[in-house]
Amino acid sequence: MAIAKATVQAHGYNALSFREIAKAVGIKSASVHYHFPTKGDLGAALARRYTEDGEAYLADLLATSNDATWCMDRYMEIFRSALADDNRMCLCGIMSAEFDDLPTEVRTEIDKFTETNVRWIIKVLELAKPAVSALQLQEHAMAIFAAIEGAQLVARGGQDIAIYDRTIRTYRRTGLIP
Amino acid sequence: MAIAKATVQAHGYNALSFREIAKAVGIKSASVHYHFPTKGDLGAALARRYTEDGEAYLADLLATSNDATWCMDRYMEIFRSALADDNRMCLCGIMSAEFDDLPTEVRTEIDKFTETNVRWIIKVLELAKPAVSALQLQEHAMAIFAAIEGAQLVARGGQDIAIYDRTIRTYRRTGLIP
DNA sequence: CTTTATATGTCTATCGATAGATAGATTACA
DNA sequence: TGTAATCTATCTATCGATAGACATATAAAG
Repeated sequence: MAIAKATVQAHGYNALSFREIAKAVGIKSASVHYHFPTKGDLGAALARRYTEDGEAYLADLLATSNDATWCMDRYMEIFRSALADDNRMCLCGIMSAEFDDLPTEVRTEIDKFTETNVRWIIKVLELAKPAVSALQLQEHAMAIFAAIEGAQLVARGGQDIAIYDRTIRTYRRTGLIP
Repeated sequence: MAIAKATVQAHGYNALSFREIAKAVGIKSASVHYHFPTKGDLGAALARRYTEDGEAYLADLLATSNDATWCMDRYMEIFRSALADDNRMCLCGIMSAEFDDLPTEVRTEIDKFTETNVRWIIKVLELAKPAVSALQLQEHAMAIFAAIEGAQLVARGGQDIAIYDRTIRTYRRTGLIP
């Protein structure tokens, strides 16, 4: 699954191949099918684990600090490190681009990833400005999430992590991100 | 090329197939290869035309009005209409996600698309706030571009154009976009 | 303790589909 | 006559998926 995850982050869901995974692990593709009958099963399992791991990491962050800026710094560092790691992308970001080709099981997991992230960002925003309506918080959190995904996407296309850094800096300066 | 463009916007570069294009046009795949010897040639031609058409449209906008807000409204409407049109994405946005699989010719065109868009946004920003350094303008324009691409990406993943609308509204409220 | 049964995981071999690409014949048009 | 465009036919490579054989480990039954 680690290999599959890396493959998707680098080349997308469509490039994920049972044979390639098998070769990298040192077994045959039929054996991979034993564990994940269909490609949809594999993709969904991958996205689920990705979301769960991320959720746990984010929970740790909030348990460590109540400072919104510090939390957001750590959050954006996650997306930055994907770029730093061989120009990779967020697993769910790249899968969103391939949305039309995804089996429904995988689509469901993509949604859950987004929800998980937005829920966490809302908590962080509440630290910074407690007196805002729930609706505005939700919208603001979603906007932050989308903006970061976009920064990662564009920086990846330009093969230049500095684009990501500058863009994040601008998000901060305009007040989009605390 | 219209068919190829629609295919990429919906399914990405990897899903682009000589046979599918040929079938849709009513000819054979070998005939498509006659005009575009390799898939890279086709992809690059596609992205080039996409950029040129977009550039012309944007130039018209600026020729029509000097109001930054109006121009940005029209700009964001372009990305919105892709979503409204069967949940499609910006050609270069979706290609950025597939970056690792793209031939170099295509990558070059992706870069040009981004540059073209950023250049135009800079002009619009200059209408709104003339007294800003060139560097800050550049960064701000890039951030706007990235944020919009991200809004489109996330809205596509959620299969909900309202996500795009809400996100854009938040970008406006925070002052990221004039 | 030994034998039998079941479950797990991997293998070989193969299927049908599809991909990009090419060679060479053929057609249409000016 | 010559060029541009399309055709037929085919190649190699890869894909997801499946069938059925084989090994191994654990559990149940005698």
